[in-house]
Amino acid sequence: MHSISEENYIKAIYHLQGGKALVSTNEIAGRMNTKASSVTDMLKKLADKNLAEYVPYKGARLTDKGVLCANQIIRKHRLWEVFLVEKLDFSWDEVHEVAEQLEHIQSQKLIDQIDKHLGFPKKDPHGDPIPDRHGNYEKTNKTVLSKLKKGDKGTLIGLIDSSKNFLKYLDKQHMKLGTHIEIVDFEEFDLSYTIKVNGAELQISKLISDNLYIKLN
Amino acid sequence: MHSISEENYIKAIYHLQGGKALVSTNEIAGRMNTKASSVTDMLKKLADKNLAEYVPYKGARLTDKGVLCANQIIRKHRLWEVFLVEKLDFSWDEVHEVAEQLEHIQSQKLIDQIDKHLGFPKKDPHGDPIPDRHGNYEKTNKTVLSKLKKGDKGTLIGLIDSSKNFLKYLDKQHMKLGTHIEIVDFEEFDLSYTIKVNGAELQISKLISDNLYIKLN
DNA sequence: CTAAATTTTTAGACAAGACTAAAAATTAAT
DNA sequence: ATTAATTTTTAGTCTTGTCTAAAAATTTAG
Repeated sequence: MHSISEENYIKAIYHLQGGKALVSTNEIAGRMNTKASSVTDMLKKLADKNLAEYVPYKGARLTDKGVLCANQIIRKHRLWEVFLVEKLDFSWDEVHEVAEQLEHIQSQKLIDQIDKHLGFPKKDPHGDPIPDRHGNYEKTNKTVLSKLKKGDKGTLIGLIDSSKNFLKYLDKQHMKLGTHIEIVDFEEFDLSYTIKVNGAELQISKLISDNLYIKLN
Repeated sequence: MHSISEENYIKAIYHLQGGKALVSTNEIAGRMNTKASSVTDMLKKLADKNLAEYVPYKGARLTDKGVLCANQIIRKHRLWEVFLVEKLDFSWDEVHEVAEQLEHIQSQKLIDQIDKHLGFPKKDPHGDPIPDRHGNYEKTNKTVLSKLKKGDKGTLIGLIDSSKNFLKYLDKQHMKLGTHIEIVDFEEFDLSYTIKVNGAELQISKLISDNLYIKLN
């Protein structure tokens, strides 16, 4: 249907879109480690295929067709991540690269059977929601830890950054999805937090607190 | 490491090699649904990479390095086939196309964990042996059914042709790997056999008998 | 053993996707 | 409101892998 390269651009635009009306050429190039000129070429192609709207010099946005396509790719990526962790004993910092390859395998039956085999999971190992066949997924109420105040209590349910180093840091602190967290103190000077995790107190920097999603009790 | 295209050529040469000293350009082109000129180009590239020896106008043969590479691809292909059948309820005529894609996923850990997850199977769903990490595999004594004589008894342990239509024919006759077979009669005129399978007698043509591997009791 | 048929290779072209360098458009700044 | 800085696009090139058509080599036949 679509080439691997096209799929990777669709995914990048989807992730960069957020609230914005248009995603710029440079943003896409940055995320994909490619050059702006290559992005321009691809945006024209995606527009031809009605997967994106492209406004020269302004940027691009996925069409409904493009969004659906992105959701299918993300569905595959996240289901494969669950598979790798649950069935093949991968750790959560090892799954991304392999899932980047597996997400491009073309077989509707394959992905639906994987879904079934895993018991139709709703979340991937990093707490991100898994779209169903139709592109729908559960939105959960979540707050970035850096928005919390002293005394707030909640559960770690997701990550913003999912880079290897961040995941390894969390492992080192014995923090994983479902871990209970309590805000013990907040330091105005460097915006760091003291939190209680697994019964012990832990200092976390602003950067860390900006990358943890908490569900308040 | 190697491109998907390179891997597909390596696999094709491996499968065509058999006893022959050299596999011809046209044979490769035929098996891969490509043109002879494309094959020539690729053979030069494989020779540059020391994956094949290429003798212009004569053909090519895999080097030891090429054979090892072929075995790794075949290992991946066959393990994925077992996975699809055992874990995801695919039928044996559905697995090939998907495995053709999955065999190119690059991750040593992935394939070793799949192997472990499946309990280190020795045979794929069509009875073909699965090489281990080092490229070694079990060779079993097998005889093509068309070599058997009246009264011979044995077990179906493998197939030569594994095309969809042949697999569906076998399903229709309730024949699968492990099915016990007895030669009831042989007809000199059209070289057809009468065999006893699952307690019932069945006529099979020469073509069928040429594509079944039997292990004699 | 030469001529015909076949196979293989070469030469040149094309498509996808990426890159560089330069031009054009947009945005920011004085 | 011009100039300066930045972003984006265009134009042209490169690589991988493919193709067609023509040339060269090999094999087969008479």
